[in-house]
Amino acid sequence: MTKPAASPIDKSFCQACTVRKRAICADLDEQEIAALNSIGRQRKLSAGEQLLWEGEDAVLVANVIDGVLKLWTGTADGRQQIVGLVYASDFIGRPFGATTPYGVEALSEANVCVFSRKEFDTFAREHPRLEHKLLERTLAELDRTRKWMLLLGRKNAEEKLATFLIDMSERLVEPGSNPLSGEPLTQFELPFSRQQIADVLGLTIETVSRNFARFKREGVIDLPSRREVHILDRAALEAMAG
Amino acid sequence: MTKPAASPIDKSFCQACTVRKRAICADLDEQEIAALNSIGRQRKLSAGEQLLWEGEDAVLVANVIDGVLKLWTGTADGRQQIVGLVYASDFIGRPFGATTPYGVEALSEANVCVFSRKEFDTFAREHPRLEHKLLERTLAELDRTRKWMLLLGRKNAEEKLATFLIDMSERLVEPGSNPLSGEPLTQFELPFSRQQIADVLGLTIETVSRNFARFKREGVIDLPSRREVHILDRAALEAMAG
DNA sequence: AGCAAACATTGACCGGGATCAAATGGCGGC
DNA sequence: GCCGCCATTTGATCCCGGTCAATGTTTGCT
Repeated sequence: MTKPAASPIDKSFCQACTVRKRAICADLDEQEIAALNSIGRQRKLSAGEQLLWEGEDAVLVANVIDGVLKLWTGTADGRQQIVGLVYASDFIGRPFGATTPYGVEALSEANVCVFSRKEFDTFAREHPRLEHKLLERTLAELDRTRKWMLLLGRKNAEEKLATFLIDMSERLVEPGSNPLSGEPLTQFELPFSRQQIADVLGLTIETVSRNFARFKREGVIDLPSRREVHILDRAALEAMAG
Repeated sequence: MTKPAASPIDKSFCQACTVRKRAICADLDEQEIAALNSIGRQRKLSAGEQLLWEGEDAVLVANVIDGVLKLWTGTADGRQQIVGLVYASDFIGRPFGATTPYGVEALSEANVCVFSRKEFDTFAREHPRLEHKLLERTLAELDRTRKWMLLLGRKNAEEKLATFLIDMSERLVEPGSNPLSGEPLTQFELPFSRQQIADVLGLTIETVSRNFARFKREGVIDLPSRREVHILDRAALEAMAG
């Protein structure tokens, strides 16, 4: 149910949303966005908070407004693999499906715009432009995921870590802040712990640490603090990435 | 342009297509299917023949009518990773994209129904039911792919091979032939060489061979010939898969 | 049938990354 | 500032799976 009169400065309304033009809602008109707004609500997650659990009923889907979240699965004995990372404007959850295929957990503080999965499904089926956006996003995500399989299956530790750093430098570009969009960063703050990096790359924390130390020793990167990375020699890093 | 009067026994026409009810065309009506038929054509591939090359312009998309194909990427120095396997009724190619993200090669003799990517894109955008089918398929494929990342990143050789055999026994079920659909097979013929299995699992051919030999020695499976597999103790195999 | 080439198995050895363990460092709370 | 906790680094050792090499087995061709 739409609120009688949403204030123009109502932060919960889509109009004020920072990802309005980048998320899957981008192509919707005023009327459609109002309808979508009426079934969604904003939710704040703190770092480490889990939004969805693998195997549970697929109750909700969401858009990421800001923050970084991980998608993960694991084996019975506790080994964990991060199978995806989602950033502002990305979509979360499994529309048109009965169960959630992997856990979703916030790595940083994050804001998401959540919908009941069933209501979202119905809305999506009635709005082909939305479904089209979702399709394009899903196809792109599938491409990215498959590319990552080459890393997991065939690259060694050095190549994995170098690829990871290059990838981060390209993805952590603040979309609004940087006018030369597309330019990779030479310094950035990792939103991940060493363990999380290990879980993305299919390595152990020790191997990640040792290779970071080596990259630093060789002058390829600098590590001013635990989570800060400066890329000193991008060409070398790219060569290492294979 | 539709041919003046397609014969009812014209094998090239969608009506006669064996995957008519399972591929993404399933929800199209007579008129729509005729329009789609007019922009597609059937093509036969022999084993080992490559249909699409990684990095080239995305010129075509296709439906698989029968046969098995692999999707693959590799590193500059020749290491290869199979990032997907496609069977009858699956969709191939990258709609709404400029370049083909990975190579597509037939593993067995195969028949595919190919479309110009641009013509397909246009048709899809005009037919939301088709786009919806494609979306559901892509979402399912993404789930499957992410599940495979756990195998590549965190499982050891024994777990990888056991998982692979379980997966094959579930996927190689002939859709029409078996009335109890969903029942996994206890014996089947692998459409892959040892090298291809290695490239799916991120292992070497020797490790695959040694583990097959061990599984056989332990009485979990039997290998009557190079490509035939009998599962003798499914429970044990599932336990090994982790 | 006989041959060659491709494919697969088996063996010996090695090394990269995992594992186990200990030391170090950074950060929040008081 | 000091303390305690936890993340990270560093070190020592081990072992799984890769590499190299030789042998065995299909398969297809003439």
